[in-house]
Amino acid sequence: MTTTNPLGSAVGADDRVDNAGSAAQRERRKRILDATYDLAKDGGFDAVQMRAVAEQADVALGTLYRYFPSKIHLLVSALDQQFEDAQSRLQARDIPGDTPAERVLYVLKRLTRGMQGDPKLTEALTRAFMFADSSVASEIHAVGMSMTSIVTQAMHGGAVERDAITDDDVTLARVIGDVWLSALMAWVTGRSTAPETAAHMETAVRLILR
Amino acid sequence: MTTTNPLGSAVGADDRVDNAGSAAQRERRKRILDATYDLAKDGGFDAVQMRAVAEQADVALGTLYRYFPSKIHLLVSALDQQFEDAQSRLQARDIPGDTPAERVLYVLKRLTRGMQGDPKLTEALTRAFMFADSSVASEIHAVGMSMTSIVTQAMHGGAVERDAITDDDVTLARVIGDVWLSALMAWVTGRSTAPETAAHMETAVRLILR
DNA sequence: ACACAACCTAGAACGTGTTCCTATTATGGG
DNA sequence: CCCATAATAGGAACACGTTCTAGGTTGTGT
Repeated sequence: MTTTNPLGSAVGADDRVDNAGSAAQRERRKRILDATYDLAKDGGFDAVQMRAVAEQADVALGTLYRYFPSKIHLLVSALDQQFEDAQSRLQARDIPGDTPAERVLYVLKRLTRGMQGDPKLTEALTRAFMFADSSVASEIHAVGMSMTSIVTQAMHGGAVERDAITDDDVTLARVIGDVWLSALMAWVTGRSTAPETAAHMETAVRLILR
Repeated sequence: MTTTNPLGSAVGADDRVDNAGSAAQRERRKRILDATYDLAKDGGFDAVQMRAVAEQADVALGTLYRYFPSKIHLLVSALDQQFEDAQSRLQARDIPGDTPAERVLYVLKRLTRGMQGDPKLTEALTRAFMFADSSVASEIHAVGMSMTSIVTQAMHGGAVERDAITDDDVTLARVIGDVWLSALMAWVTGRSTAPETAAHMETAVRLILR
């Protein structure tokens, strides 16, 4: 139930893969993820073809599969990285808003706008996340952790020590994350517009953080 | 943005496809869906292979594609049928519970238990639903309607005239549906156990229908 | 009964995710 | 520096979703 990176070290949900391996390997990994973003940004899920990723990243197809055992792993890893980037950007700044609900909404709307600015990329990452099966459990778990962490931080406003976050906070954050994902999915599949997505999220968050 | 059934009539979200076409065509459609259930029940999403479905349903591959334009359409249609069956079964009975939250939880837990009794089938249907893109929007919409309808009925307890259901009810029901789907997905992908799924749903519903 | 359209069957063919194989190239220990 | 091992390149091969083609069958209006 663990995957291995090119160095053969076990990669669990809590490992930071980014720093593993030689410099050349880190660069290969980066090239692969960059190629993935590029292709996804232009053509969405379908355009992220493994042969194309390999070619654009200048690695052999087999090497790509050694780094990411499937297209879904690749895309979910890309999503996770995006979330972690977003999270550290948020950690660095103060979150406006007087109540938890206001702050959470501020953060979620910001994130959502960001993702809606790159619809194809978002479509690719979201659909991969949704399609993932149990073999991608650890990557999915990592994404869930990032998302929960983003929401709990927003609830408390700005950077916060881990101790200040209760189990109840986490529960609330998870429910909010669920709603956010569903709303994002409805938008990605064209069932709802951007304003509807925002409104739905707003309703849900005010309901949950009442 | 509409598909056509074998008779060439437009099939929107509100049509009842089940009754369209000749008797032979209705039987073919049923054989296809039955084969889909069979294969999904045994082997999940991966086992629902179009060639296998066609063979087991005793139709040509091209015919299968005429009835359902993709594997995803096929599986989402199967999911929709399950939901509609569940809904009519619920409509026929009284829902126990003194508060909306109690009744909704009763119904959701019942549904969830039912789906967890057929893990492979649930995996197949849920993953198809999650993976669907905008070309499946109308089928997905139908599923969402069924789900919302199940929840609003539960909120009101038993059968209810359409007028009694307010926009607010629908909003609440949608949020609950979102959470339910996410919880189901977490269970399907092995990220949470059945009791955890139930607990998560319980928390969320009590929070939302407070 | 006939003509015509719609539908169906059987199976080839194609695209893309995935696996596999062989030769070549780093990498690290003696 | 040399060897053993792992990693990579290059590309063939395979699986399954999907499309397409050719010919047979069914149903319908006249």
